[in-house]
Amino acid sequence: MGLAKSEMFTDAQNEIALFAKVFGHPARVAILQQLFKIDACYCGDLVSEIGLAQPTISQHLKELKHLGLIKGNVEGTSVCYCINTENWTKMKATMLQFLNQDISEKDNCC
Amino acid sequence: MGLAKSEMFTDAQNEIALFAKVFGHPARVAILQQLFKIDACYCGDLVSEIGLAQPTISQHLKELKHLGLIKGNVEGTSVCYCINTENWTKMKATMLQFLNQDISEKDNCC
DNA sequence: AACATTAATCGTAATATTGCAATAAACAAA
DNA sequence: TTTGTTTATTGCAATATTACGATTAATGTT
Repeated sequence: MGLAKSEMFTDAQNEIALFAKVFGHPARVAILQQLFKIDACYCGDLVSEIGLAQPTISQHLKELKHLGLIKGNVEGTSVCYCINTENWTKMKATMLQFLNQDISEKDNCC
Repeated sequence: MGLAKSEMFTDAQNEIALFAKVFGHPARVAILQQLFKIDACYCGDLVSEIGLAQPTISQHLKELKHLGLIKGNVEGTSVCYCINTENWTKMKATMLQFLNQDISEKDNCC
């Protein structure tokens, strides 16, 4: 069926999965890296930087924006995108907590 | 077409995306959390802990194992799974580098 | 050997994601 | 207003993911 029964999991687990999922495509990783690199970026710049069609980039940007990790500012006909630093920090805290789960000192694992 | 042209992206970008993708499902997040929590865990324990069918859990375990994040040890008829701490640490370094990208101090963003 | 237990694999249905051509929308400039 | 520029949206086709019943495989138990 492929139905993700999100009620089965905790809010925290679903949140981690949602953030991770958006990083689960190299195009979105590339977009975010580019936004970090140049501070502010027009959609068209990303289209030429990354080798994907404009609607595809636009779609990826939409997902990133929907999760709040980036924001877009309309400037005339073009749109300037940048990292939403506040939300990025919040997301980072969530992900770090997951990644830094402590491994028990006793190495009694199978 | 939905074809991920991984040649378009750097190895680093593809690696980040691969790790992130495996965290992009709450069931796998839950499995990993459980493995961290109890240090060693039989497949059957995960099936009863998480509310998914045995083949489904087995499939998720396979993905985690394929990426090297967990290892499984056969013990009689059952299989004991645990975190591969060495690879987890390596993965963490990769992901931290991505998450900790520095945000330029000058807030000249759009 | 016969049976029980546990996990992996196979096959398949349902759903989600990805990519892009075509088009629309929003705005600026002539 | 017409034209050009830039981005968003729509509508698909291709592919990938998820879930699970049925089965198989491997091992232990009687």
